[in-house]
Amino acid sequence: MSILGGMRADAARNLELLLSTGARMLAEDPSASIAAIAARAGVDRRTVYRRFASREELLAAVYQARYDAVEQAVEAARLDQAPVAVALHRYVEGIIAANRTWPVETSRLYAEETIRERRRHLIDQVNAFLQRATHEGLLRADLPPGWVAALLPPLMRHAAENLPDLSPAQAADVVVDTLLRGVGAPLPTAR
Amino acid sequence: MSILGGMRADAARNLELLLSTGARMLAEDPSASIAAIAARAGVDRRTVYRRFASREELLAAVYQARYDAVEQAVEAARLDQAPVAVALHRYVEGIIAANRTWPVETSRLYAEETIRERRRHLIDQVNAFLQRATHEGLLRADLPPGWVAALLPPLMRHAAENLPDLSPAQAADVVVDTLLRGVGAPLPTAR
DNA sequence: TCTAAGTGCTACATTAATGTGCCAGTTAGT
DNA sequence: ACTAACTGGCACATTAATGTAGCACTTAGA
Repeated sequence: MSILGGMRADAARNLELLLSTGARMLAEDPSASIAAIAARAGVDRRTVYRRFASREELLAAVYQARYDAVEQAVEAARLDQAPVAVALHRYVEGIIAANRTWPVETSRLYAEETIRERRRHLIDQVNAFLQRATHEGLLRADLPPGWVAALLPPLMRHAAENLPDLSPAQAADVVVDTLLRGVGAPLPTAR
Repeated sequence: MSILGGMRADAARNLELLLSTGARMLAEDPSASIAAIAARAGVDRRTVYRRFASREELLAAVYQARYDAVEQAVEAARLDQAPVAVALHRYVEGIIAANRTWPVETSRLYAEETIRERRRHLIDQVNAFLQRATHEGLLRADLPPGWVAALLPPLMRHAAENLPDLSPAQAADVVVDTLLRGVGAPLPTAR
């Protein structure tokens, strides 16, 4: 929104298309050329350079867009207020949706200081939530510190990519269930 | 082994160093240049080209090396014979160790037909094992088909990368425990 | 309808990586 | 100690991507 300042409507459309196309292509090949991205988006290579001063800037914009979606999902989950079970599910659902719209790998280009700062903030929020969930008895307390926090992103990412037939909400069902109960059958000898 | 035919000892050392260095660097940046890899391995760029006809061939060799390690781990786990709980743990431990030695991303370059064939075979073995584990009551039977099989690789990969202080065996403890029991606390109202 | 904003296209300079050839020097293994 | 194998370093051609410039054309929006 804020990026599309006093921009003409068609230009804004092109820009959005460029970002989403870029995200998709960069996700499956981080070294995708600007020419290839532009071609797939149906725009001229030159148009990209009119919008972004360099390749780096395009990447940064894609990452910004992804973080916008992620932050929105976190906000919508109300991690600090909603009941832990509800918040967890909503969080997972939101991140899965965000991962599908912006599948770009986060592992690259943490060099961007703005991104690192936003990331730090998000991590703090999630950690605080997980702590609360542990205190309220939703999560086990005997696991290596940070294990659940570290486990969540790849799990959600995996569900986003590999359960294409399920809606974000359904995929979140599977993820949360798997996460909390595991995939092991209850022991026959258990009380 | 078979690759190092009638090769001089120092050449074989260089080759191994080149492969492991290449795997590490390509894992964190798939577009790492041959010059960079060679430099990090302490060899001249020209030496790489004497061993491999092209960049593709170097990549292929790295992938082959990874699959060697993975296949060895699967074999050692004896997925078709050992008790399911034991086999699972040994499998996870072996794959974690392999992931650490050869952290290279498998998602790229499945174009190699030889790799795809080996991959197919491995997948079949693991699927058969998981089916057996389900039949023998180790795993829940009410999950989406293929979900556990799809869940395992990212889990193991994640543990290999993000639990550096734990030995492969310890990391396997955490992974198997998490996988089977989940991270949720038992319900207070549970029987 | 009129203008400014935006696009497509061609051309060009620059950089970086790939892959090859050659030669002098060094080292492994007999 | 001797030879074949191997290496390092330089130079070179080739390819591909980045980033810039200018011009003619189209379209959104007042």
